[in-house]
Amino acid sequence: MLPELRRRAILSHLAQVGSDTIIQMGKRFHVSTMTVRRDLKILEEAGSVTMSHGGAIFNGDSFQLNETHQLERAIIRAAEKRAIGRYAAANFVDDDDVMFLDSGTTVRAIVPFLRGKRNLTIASNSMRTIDALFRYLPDSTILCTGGLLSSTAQTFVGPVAERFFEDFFARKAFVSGVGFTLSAGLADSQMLDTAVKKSMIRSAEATVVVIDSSKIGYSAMAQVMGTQEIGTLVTDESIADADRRAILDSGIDLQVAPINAPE
Amino acid sequence: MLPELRRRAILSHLAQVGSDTIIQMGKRFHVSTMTVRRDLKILEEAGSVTMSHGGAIFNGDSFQLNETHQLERAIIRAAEKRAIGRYAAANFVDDDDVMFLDSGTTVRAIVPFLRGKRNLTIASNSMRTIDALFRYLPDSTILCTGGLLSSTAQTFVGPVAERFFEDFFARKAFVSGVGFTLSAGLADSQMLDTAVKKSMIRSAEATVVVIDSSKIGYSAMAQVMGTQEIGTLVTDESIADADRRAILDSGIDLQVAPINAPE
DNA sequence: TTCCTTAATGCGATATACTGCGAAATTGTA
DNA sequence: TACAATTTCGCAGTATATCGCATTAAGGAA
Repeated sequence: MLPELRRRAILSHLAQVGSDTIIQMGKRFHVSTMTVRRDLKILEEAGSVTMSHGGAIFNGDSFQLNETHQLERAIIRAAEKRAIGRYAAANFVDDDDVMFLDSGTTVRAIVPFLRGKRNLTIASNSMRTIDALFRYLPDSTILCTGGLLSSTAQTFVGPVAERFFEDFFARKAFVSGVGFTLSAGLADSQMLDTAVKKSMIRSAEATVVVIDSSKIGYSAMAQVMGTQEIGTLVTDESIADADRRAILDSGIDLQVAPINAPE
Repeated sequence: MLPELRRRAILSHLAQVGSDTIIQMGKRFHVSTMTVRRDLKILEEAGSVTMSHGGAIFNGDSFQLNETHQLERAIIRAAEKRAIGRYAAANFVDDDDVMFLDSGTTVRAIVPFLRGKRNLTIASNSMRTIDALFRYLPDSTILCTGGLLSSTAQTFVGPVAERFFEDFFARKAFVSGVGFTLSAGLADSQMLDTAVKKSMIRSAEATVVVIDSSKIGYSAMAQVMGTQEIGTLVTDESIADADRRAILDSGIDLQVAPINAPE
């Protein structure tokens, strides 16, 4: 069984039964407790489960959705997203930073790695990211843009969300999307969400695009920002060499996060 | 049972019954008093409960009032709040309504009973209320005020939240508090949250105060609205006869929700 | 194919966490 | 004050977590 498939199976199992012990799940999936432990850690960092002494609990109460669709998306490319999150947190976030986080799961992967930073001020338009911030960084300053709740991805959109960025400014914005090409730039699929991202980018001194390598080369309906506007782009090391060279040639500061880096 | 699950079960138990002794909870959850004690200490450090000699009290949405025998007074009243929620939804919410919900648990109790209504537009500054709205009413229009996340009650406060109500208006606002007296009106304990409630009230054509009867007669630091501003007040039938008469005499439209009503 | 690199897994030693018992100190109450 | 109950504390036993390391499996390149 492929590791990623097993992780999905574990998440699905936990979603059904609510919680289970590590030993039980080891028997159920025919792997050692050590492997279950590592899988659960990945799922925990993705925000899907909460680990407890001896087992794990499905995060269904707070902000898990009725759509299994997103449940699976949360762990698609989990290792890559974690790598990007770790790298972005380590290299682009300092103590006392003020920053915006957009609504993507890749951006949310940054949150667990912000734990060591002090006195952060973070604003987001994603309910799930705000939930993650609240759980991982209870002592930091957390702001929500407000707005109309878009049920597909649990993000706040519309004029209220956009107006938030008329009054608030940050040193950095971390944004993601569903695709990136050199010709079309960073692309997203939801118009309303794209508008919020644009406002966010306008109110940030610098924008860091975080996007896993599988999305490079794919375009989508709405453009978030053009290639020439992108200063820094963080992806994972599964990026194709041709893409890597092309992006570097275009003048973008391409940063490649190592997938297996020491904590 | 996982330790974390047991802690949640204890918290949930306390939320339902208000308070309980350590010995009782040890029997209920089949662990020693020592373990219950340690669990309660964790919950207390998280701000969820208050330990007292021999037991613990649930920290509802309210401050601890300076009462001599805290154990005897149940702070949280789940049955009463459900009754109030059902009554308020049935009598004060119509199809196509536009309304504000504040951050209290009594207000949140309205949400499950809104299921039958069609085409609602609802705004709130409470993360937990928005979550409840999302789960119970996925087809309604849900708005979040945004703002600074206040970690104590997971509500959004501050100028961002208050400014939301400069642009949005509703037919009704449902607000609650930690205490109500005829002399001081509706009272709350958190200044920041109180300011949001005031903005909310100003932008609503009518305000319905929902407050369980145990809070009547108690005051607190901050005034949300004066007695003369209150049009309608919904409480449960455990209200004392003297209070009932006094409130009616003051001109308030007092509505008493039956605790055991058919669904 | 064969070799090489890297990811994934499992094992064992040590560290840490959880739990329950009992003695002593403290608190609440008559 | 005296009594009963509760709390605190140290302790030990057990279970679980963490870490380094060896082994296995998988994917590429010559």
